[in-house]
Amino acid sequence: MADIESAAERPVPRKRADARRNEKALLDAAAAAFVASGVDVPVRDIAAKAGVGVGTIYRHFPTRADLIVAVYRHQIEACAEAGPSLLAGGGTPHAALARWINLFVDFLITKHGLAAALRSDDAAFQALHAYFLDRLVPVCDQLLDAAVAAGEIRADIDAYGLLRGVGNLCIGAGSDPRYDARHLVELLLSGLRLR
Amino acid sequence: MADIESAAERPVPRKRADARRNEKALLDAAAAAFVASGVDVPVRDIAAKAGVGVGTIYRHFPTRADLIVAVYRHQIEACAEAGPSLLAGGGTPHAALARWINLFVDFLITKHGLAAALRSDDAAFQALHAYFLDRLVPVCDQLLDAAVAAGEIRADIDAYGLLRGVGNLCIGAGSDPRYDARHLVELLLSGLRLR
DNA sequence: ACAACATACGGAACACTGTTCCGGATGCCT
DNA sequence: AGGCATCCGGAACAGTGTTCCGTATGTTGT
Repeated sequence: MADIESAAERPVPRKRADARRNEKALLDAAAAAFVASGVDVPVRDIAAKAGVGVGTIYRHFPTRADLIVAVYRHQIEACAEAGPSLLAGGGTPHAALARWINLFVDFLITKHGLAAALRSDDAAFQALHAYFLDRLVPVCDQLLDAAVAAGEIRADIDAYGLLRGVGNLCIGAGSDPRYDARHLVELLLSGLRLR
Repeated sequence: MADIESAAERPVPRKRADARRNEKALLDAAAAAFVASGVDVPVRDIAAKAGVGVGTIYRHFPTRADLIVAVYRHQIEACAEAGPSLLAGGGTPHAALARWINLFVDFLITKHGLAAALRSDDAAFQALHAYFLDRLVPVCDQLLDAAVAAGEIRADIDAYGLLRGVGNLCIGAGSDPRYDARHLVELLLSGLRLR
C-alpha cells in the first residue's frame, strides 16, 4: 500500500530511525527518573539511563521543560479535557470545580518537584509554565464562570491566580507527612463560596 | 573600670576583634545582597561585597540557613511577639489571626525567594525551616486555639499546616504581577470560618 | 615592646550540575 | 555501494557550593 500520509504535505521528511528510537528511550528514561528522583534529576542521570550522551538530550529536548511536558502531556491533556465533562455531568458548577481542582492536585502531588518547577522563575521552565497555563487556565476559567453564574462563588478570583495558588499549595506535598495540601486546597475552595 | 562581665562565668573568651568585624560586615553584605538578588544569591557575591573570602562565610555561618536566620531574626521575633499582642488587643480572635497572618505574609513577600527556601527540602535549609517553625508555630497555635474556642473557625486545621500553606502561597509573590498571594491567603482564612 | 600562641583569614582546589560544540558515526536515498 | 544529510557521544566549559591549609592577625604574658 502507498504511504499513509499523502504527498503534497510533508516539508518534514520524518526523522531518522535512530533519532526516533533515542527520543522514545529518553522519554521512558525520563519518566522513570522523574518518579525515582523528581523532575530535578540531573541530566546526566537521564542520559545514562537512556543509554545516550547528554548532547542527545539537548538535541531532542532543548530545555528541561520540553522533556517534562513531553513526559506528562497525556496526563495534562486528560486533566484539561475532564473540565468540560465534569461541568456537563450532574452536580453544581462548584462541585465540578472542586472535582476538577482535585484532579489537578492529584496530578501534582504525585509528581515529585513538579509543583515547585511550575513556580520556578528559572528561564528553563518558561515553556513548562506556558504549557500548563495555556492548557489549563481556559478550562478553569470556564468552571469558574459557571460557578459564578450560578451564584455559588465570589467573582473576585481569576483562573490564573487560582491555579497558581493551588499549584503552590501542592509544593512539597508528598515529602512531608505533616503537610496536607489537599486539605488546604479544600479550605481555599471553601473560602471561595458565597455565604 | 573592671570588665563588665564578672568573672567565674566566661568559658567563651570573646571572639577576636577581626572576627566580630567580619561577622558584622557579612551580615550587612548579606542583607543587602538578599534584597538585591534574593536569598539564593551566590556565596561568592556576598563574600566579595563584604570584602572577605568565602571561607570566612562558612566559618561564621556554616549553612546558608544560619545566615538567613541571622539576617532576619529581628523581624521574625517581632512577628512572633505580635501574636499575643494582637490577641490581647481589641477584636475577635479571628481578626487577630487574620492580622497576624497578614504580618507574616508581608514579611515573606518582601523577601525575594525566602518563601521558596522555607519550602525547600535541601538539607542546607533545615535550620531555617526549624527556626521558623519553632518560633511561629506556637504563636499561630495560640491564635487558632482562641479562634476555635470563640467558635469562629473550624477546628480541623493545625498551626503547622496553616503556616506551611500560607508560606507556600507566598512563593513567587513579588515576581509575578498577576499573582496576588495576599488575596489567596485571605480566601484561605475565609475558608476557615464556620458558617 | 616583644615573643609566642591561639585564632581567623583568604582563596585555591574540588565536586557537582547545566550547557555547548564538533569530530566522527550512522542511517537513508540513489 | 557510494555519498550526503542527519544525528550521536562525550569532552570541555561555566557557574555554584564546599572544604582545606598555609599564612596573617590579634591577644596575652613577660
